[in-house]
Amino acid sequence: MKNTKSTYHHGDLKQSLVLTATKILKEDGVDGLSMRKLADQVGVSRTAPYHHFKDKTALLCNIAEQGFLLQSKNLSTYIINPKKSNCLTLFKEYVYSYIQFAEEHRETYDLMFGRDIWKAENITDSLKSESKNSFKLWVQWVEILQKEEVLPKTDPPLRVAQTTWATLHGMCRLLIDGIYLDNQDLAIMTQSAINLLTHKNQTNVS
Amino acid sequence: MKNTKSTYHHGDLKQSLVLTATKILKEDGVDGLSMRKLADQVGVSRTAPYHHFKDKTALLCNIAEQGFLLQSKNLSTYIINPKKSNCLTLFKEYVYSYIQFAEEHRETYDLMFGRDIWKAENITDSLKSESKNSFKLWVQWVEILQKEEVLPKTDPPLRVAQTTWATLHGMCRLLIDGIYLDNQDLAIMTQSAINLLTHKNQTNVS
DNA sequence: ATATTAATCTTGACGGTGTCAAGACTTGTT
DNA sequence: AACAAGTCTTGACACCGTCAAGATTAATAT
Repeated sequence: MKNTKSTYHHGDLKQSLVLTATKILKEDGVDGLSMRKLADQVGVSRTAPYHHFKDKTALLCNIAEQGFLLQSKNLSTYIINPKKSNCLTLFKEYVYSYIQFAEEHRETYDLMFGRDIWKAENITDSLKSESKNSFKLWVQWVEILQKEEVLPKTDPPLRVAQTTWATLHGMCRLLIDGIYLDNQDLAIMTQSAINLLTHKNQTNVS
Repeated sequence: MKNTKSTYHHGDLKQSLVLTATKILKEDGVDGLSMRKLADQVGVSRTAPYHHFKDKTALLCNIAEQGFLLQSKNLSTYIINPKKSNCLTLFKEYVYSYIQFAEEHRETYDLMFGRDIWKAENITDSLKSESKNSFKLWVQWVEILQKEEVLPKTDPPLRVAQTTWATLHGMCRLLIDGIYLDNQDLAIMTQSAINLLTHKNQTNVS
């Protein structure tokens, strides 16, 4: 950027692309995001993005990856548990935070676990490893929760992690796919899900 | 082309379209199904299908609707329970059948609950009502299962129906989206999910 | 400072998509 | 036999992802 406002080189297109892509994603959904529209909105020619992302899926993978990073980060705080808080309440908190994340970043969540990415063979290696890592953390915490008698010990941590997470994931999908929308419904459902998972059906810990 | 075998009129295009559409769906997935390709495969011009289905989504809705019909039919047999079988084993059976359905008809299942249909405004009224009906049946059965002490009574039938179904749905999504693939894993997970839902974690009923 | 290489961005093009509009053909009804 | 309704076709439009080849700029080596 020396003179004559020669904007031939954008500066940092890559980040700009990711940023406005997530913006478009939020506004118009996945189907509303096209490479051409994105390029146009960033103020660059149609094929410019392809110098920074091999594919459209490569772009989406990048966004999804950030989602997994956020999730991992969140999970870590719960695993470390510096305040040695009560595990049950901690678990409740986590469930709420998980669902809230899905609600706030629906489109990102959709990318993280949706067909768009996972069905494609183009899927980025870094996304794969990042998602794996995130799940590993979850299993790790489930193991703790089992020891603390918050989650059932019927099955090994891996299995319980899979099934309990399936419950959370299923709820998020219902929410995102618009099969249940009401937010008040969601709050009650979340509590109901916690009851189901923690087996605290008899003793109703407030 | 007014020769004797004038195939100008196809005969029953509508059904042919649905049939080959489901075939393509099974072979190439949702993204592999285009109206043009479909028309071509049926041996008809590109826009012919539009005289039988307003939209592409109208076609997809039709297919999804059949899925819901199948599901409702399956559910009914469990609710009626003519043999007065043990409710717990019956529930186990149902869980297996539900997941098996999703596995066998992945693409249909994907349509039934996926973004393709539910995010669109085009969604057919008959699909909406049919899916609603299917869920109603599920709630109905959950109420029975609660009375029979198979499912927990912590929350009213509607809530328990939502959360337990979320678990099943979540597992199916993991399976379909290819996040867990191994079929042996699936069998174990299914059992594990049943443990989780029925609260029969202590007494391991074979 | 200049020449060369690498990075970045552009236009052009290809084959694909959903679907609207207008017309051609066939069937059913009066 | 005439007409209306149903069915199918061609043509066209506006999108889409992305490849190839060329233009422009920045970075690097001399």
